[in-house]
This record gives sequence, structure tokens and C-alpha cells, in this order.
Amino acid sequence: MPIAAKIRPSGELPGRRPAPEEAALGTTSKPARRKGRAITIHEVAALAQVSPMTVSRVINGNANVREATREKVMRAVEQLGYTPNLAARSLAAAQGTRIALIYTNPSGAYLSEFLVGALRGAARTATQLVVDTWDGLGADGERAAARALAKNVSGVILPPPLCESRGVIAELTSAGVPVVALASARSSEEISNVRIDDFRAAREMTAYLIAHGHTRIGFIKGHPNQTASARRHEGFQAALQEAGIAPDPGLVQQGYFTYRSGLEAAEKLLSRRKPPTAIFASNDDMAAAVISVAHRRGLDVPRDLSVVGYDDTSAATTVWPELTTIRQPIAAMADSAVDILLRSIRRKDRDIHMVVDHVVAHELVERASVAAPPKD
Amino acid sequence: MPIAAKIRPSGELPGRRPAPEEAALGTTSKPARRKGRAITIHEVAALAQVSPMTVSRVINGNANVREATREKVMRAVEQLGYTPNLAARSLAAAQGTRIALIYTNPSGAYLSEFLVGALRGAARTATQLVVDTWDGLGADGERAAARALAKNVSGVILPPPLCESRGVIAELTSAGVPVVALASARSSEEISNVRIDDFRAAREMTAYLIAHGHTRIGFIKGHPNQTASARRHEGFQAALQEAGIAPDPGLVQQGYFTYRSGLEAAEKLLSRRKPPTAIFASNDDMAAAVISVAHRRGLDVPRDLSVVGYDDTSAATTVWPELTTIRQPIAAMADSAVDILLRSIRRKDRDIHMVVDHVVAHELVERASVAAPPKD
DNA sequence: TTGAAAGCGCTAACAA
DNA sequence: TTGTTAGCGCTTTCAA
Repeated sequence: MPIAAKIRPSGELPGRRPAPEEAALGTTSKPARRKGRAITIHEVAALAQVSPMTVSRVINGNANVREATREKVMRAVEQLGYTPNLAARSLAAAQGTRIALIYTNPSGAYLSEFLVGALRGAARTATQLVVDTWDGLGADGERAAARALAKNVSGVILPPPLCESRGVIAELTSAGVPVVALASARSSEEISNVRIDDFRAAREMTAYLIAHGHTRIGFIKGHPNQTASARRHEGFQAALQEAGIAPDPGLVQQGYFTYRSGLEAAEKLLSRRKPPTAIFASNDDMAAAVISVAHRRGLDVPRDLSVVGYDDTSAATTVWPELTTIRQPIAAMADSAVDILLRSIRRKDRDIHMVVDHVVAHELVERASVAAPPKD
Repeated sequence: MPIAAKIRPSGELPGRRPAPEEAALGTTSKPARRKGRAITIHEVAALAQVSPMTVSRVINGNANVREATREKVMRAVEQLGYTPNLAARSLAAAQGTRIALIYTNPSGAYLSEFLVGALRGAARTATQLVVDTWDGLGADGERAAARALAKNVSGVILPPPLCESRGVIAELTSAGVPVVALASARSSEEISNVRIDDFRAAREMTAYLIAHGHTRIGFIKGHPNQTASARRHEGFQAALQEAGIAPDPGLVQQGYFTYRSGLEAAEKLLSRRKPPTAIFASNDDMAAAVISVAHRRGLDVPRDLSVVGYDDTSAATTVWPELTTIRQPIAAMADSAVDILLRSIRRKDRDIHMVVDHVVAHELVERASVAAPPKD
């Protein structure tokens, strides 16, 4: 997963990682290379006996280069182990384009995925990425920060829950700064969106549980300040209905995406006279909490109780048994968000307001936390 | 926690964030500013009626500026909401300096901390940071990758376990590329180091347990491929000895920093005829596993069993009760690593091989997983 | 204490 | 298809 300073020769797919290639540089004779100084495009050009511009075209996959020339250049690139200088590229190409990724509640695993993806996207497009946290600013502080930010960047990526904040979005869009929301269910009229289909994913997961024979399924909702929470709940309900299972309000508990809230919800669910045989928590942290409560009550997972989560964060595999969950490709989503933002920024120059809703594929990851319900 | 593109006027503390200021730019008359274009140093210079060079001096905290001039410039900076262009700064100042952060086993929470810190450091010093993962390459693959990397960067930051790999280090140092190891206990002769004092931290934690009245304390060791594991174990033993408690080999189990390994170790520890009243796990993931096992066995934490972890990652607070643990300031450490690397790179120009061992303060974070041992 | 000149490495726009 | 020219925004060096 190269994040920066990897050359992209011709049509390489963004997602694929090139195999680590051997250093083929035999003789260090050619161009005198001073200590520690990186190789520049000029040295490559000299070795390939073309102009720097041609080298630039080759490494950027420009079509208008004769095949023979391209190969000559590629050989020189590999021989020298050349890697483009990102700062220079950014300065020259991305005309001052600077985008921001702002987050609150840095919930560990999630955050690192966001960062890795956004970083990769920024490196790929030679865009300057500003990362900042607005933790504990309050609504007014956030608005003020957004206003200040609008002056400094030409685009903003917003993970939840910030992307649900009306104030922040209003401040940004009214300043003409395009915004991309990450992993938010609201496909707003005003801002672009990169997300998975939470409704379908939750329905799919519920159907999976039903297929295993469960009919009394508990559900722990996510934080009400995130629209994705509602979509997941709706997906859950839809699957129940499709299977002809009557919804039982007592089997649905409010959670807040925290481990703690999962603990409480699980207690309520498992204290029922007729407890559920499976519990679907709206994220992995809460699912982990369910497992913990089950264990404390002497229940075996999955023999006595099946548990599933959502997101596939590190919590899903940091727990025993490992969680069956819905995988959200967060890093890839953040990477896409950079592209979308850039496109939007460029469009904006031409005075077209572009809003897209980019839905990427999710995946149901089967691990060890689901089994058929206990007979009895 | 601004990571990039925040100006540092004179002596501002790195940690503080400036209040978001108002946009006071009334007339857009001065320099014609095209849509979305960021403010440049020239515009600031024009407004302050000085040369761009003077502005540069002010925002970089250069001493040779008259106080009146500095204030005039600062006012202009604030008025315009100016933020330096990192790419340009990097291009002009850091003469092609590019450093890399390479990791394997991206263990969620840990990784994001590393990234955030290194990013901040890179932004602060206008250095280009290349992030890459070498997962599943094998020893040979790593060596090859290291050899290739050595040609492309002038310095490398290595978190564990990569910083313990003899092959990688040999490849890098023999190519004259300075390396800084992060959070490794080995204070190598060849490479610099940023770490906490694992021995002292572990001893302190053990003494803390003893002060609470525990004498039968279980210990779960960390992965043997990391030198920090050994230091922590030694610290544990030292505290026991200082308290006059005879070491019991049966109370020490091997772990591998994974949740799973913690599960197994905990089972062994708690199956003993006389189980420990407290367990010290060498990281938070394993401590979380201990809690899980305890619960499954109907033990209350901390009433029946005290549990402590190490690192203070998100796992420490994603568990109930929340873990008492040793806090490693990972982000700050990564930030420092950038500085050390840069210093080392510059020194190297003068042919002095500089190796430092930078030890930062740790902290014992008291939460809810420790109590006095049960009487009886 | 301040300013002017000269790039850092790359790419957009144009010309050949 | 290829090369030339002219910067991107900043900092270094040197001169005033």
C-alpha cells in the first residue's frame, strides 16, 4: 500500500500494489549523484537522452509518447530508481490545491484507515492534504473553524459525525468550498458522498442470520446523530419483514457506537424473559461488548448466542470469537473521496456545481461468531 | 492537533492551536486573487509593505526582525488568513529531503498514532514523508525492499517489529541511510531510537500492583521478536525482587501481543491451583483478553482479579472495566523521530555519524481495573 | 535589519 | 511526437 512517491507508469490501477522490484542499478557510474540527494527528472532525461518533459509524460501515463521512447525512459527510471518529488509536482501541477480532512472523536482503528486512504489519494494526485481535529469545539467553535478553514483550502473531506453537522456544511458550502462526506448515509443535496449502501448491507446481514435459523434477533442501534444508523436499522427491519418475522420493539435497543453503550444494550437484551438467539450490533465495538456480556452470563458465543457487528474495524478481530461483520473499505473510500473532491474543485472553476453520491461495494465477512440457534 | 500547514509564528507552542480568526479582508482590490487560489507570501508582503523575504523570516521565527516589523507582518498574516504552502516550502527549503515510515502488522490504533505523529512532524519540518507497508514480504523481500528504499529516501523511521530486523537495518545503514527506531528497547549501536523506558515503566506498574496488596502477580510476556518485551519482563522481575517476593516461573506466561495469545496465557494462569490475584499483560490487547477470560470464569474485575495492560491504545478503553495501563506517547514519539532523523541527515553531510537514544516520559494511567486482592 | 536574485523539481502551455 | 519556456510559492545566499 504505497502512500506517497511511487511512480505510476502508464495505466497502472490505483488499487494494485506493484511487486517490490529488485534494485537493478549495477554500476553507479552514470550521473554523479551527490550524497543523499534524490534523483531528479533531469538525470533520468539525460540517461534516456530525451527532454525532461518527455520523462514527465511517461511517468504520468500521457498517451502521446512513442512506445520506443517510453520504454527507453522507463528503463532509465528503473535503472536510477527514480521517484518523483511530490513537493515539486504538487507545486507545479496542482495549482495551489489544498484539501483538508477534519475529524472529531478519533476512534482509533477507524481514523487510521481514513488517514491511510486520504494520504494515498493525496499522494497519488499530488495534492496537499491538511489534517486537523476539531475535538471538543462545540457547535459554535466548529462553525468558526469551518469559516476559517474555508479560506485556506479548496475542498474538505468530512468523516462522520462531522459530515452530519448542518452548521459546518452550511459554512463550507456557502463559501463555495466543495465537501465530500465519508461513510454517511445521507445523500445530501448539497454535498458529495462516498459510502456503502448501509440499508442493503444491514438487510443482507440480517438475512444471513435468518438463513442460519434465527428468528428472535436483537438489534442495537447506532448513534442517532449519524444518518447511517437509521439506514442500518431500516435494513434490519426490511429483512425481518421479507422473512415474515413480526418486529418486536423490545428486541431493538438504542446504542451510541461505544463499547459502553453496547454493554448496556446487551444487558437489556439478554435480561429478557425470552432473550434473542442472535444480536446484530450496529458497529464492532458494540458487538464486542455483547460478547463480553454474554460471556459474563455464562453464554457461549456462537453456540448459545450469535453476534454480528458492522464496519470490520480492528475490534472485530480483537475479540474472541472473531466477529462476523460488514466490511466497509474505509481506506479506499477516503482515497476515492480525494478524487471526487478534486474533480469537483476543477469543475467549480467552470461554474458547475457537481454533487455525486458514490456508493462502493461492502462485503459480508464471515468469521466465527455465528451459528444456528440452540435447539430447545 | 494541526498536522499540516499551520503557521508557527515565533514562539508558539506546538500543541496549542490558534483561535480561528475572522476574515477581515474588506476590499479585494490589492492583488487580484483568482477563485479558490490560496493566499501567497507576496500578498502578505504587499499588505504589510515589506518584502516577501521578511514575511518568510517572521513566520519562521527568525530572530533578525525588528519587533515593529514582525507585528506588522503578523497582522497582515492574520488579516489574510495566510497559511504557507507546504509544497513550496518543502521544495525550497528541505533540499530534496524525503523520509519514509515503513510498517508491518498495521495494528489499528497503534498505527494511526504513528501516522498522526509522523505526519505532524513532517508537516512541521516541511519534509516529504513516504509511508509504506511491507506486510508479508518475508525476510528476503524486506531486504530487497530496504535496498530499493535506500536509494529513494534520506532517512527511515521504523516502528516495531521492523526495527528489530537485522537484515533491514543492515541494508539501510550500509547504504548510509540513517534510521530511527520507534518504541524499541534495544538502544542499538547503529541506529537512533525514540522510546520510553520499558524497564522502569514495567517496574513501576508492578510496584503499583504490589502497593495495592498483591503478591501473587501473573505476567504475560510480549512477542519475543521485540526487545521491549524482554525489558518489560525484567522490570516486572525487578519490582518483585525489590519487594522481596519470590519469583514463581509458573506465573509467567509467554504471549505474542495478540488478543488470542492473551486468551491462552490467561487460561493457563487462571487454571492454576492458586491463581494470581493480579495479572500484568505486556500490552492492552492481551490485557483485554485476560478480562474476557476472567468474565467467562465468573470472576469480577477488579474485585476478584486485577488486570493491567501496557501502551494505552484504544483497546484499553474499549473494554470494561477500562484498563489501568502504561501510556506511551506514540504520536509525540513519532514526531520527535522526524526531528532526530532530520538532524542526523544534516549531520551526515558533515560526515559525522550520529546515534541518539531518546527516552521520553511514560505515564501510569489509573483507570478501573485494579483493586486490592480479595481477602481469603 | 532588510531586500534582490536565483533556484528547488516539476508540469502547463505553447511551439516545432 | 517531442522540446522550449515560464513559472508554481517558498527559501537560500548574498548584498545593501
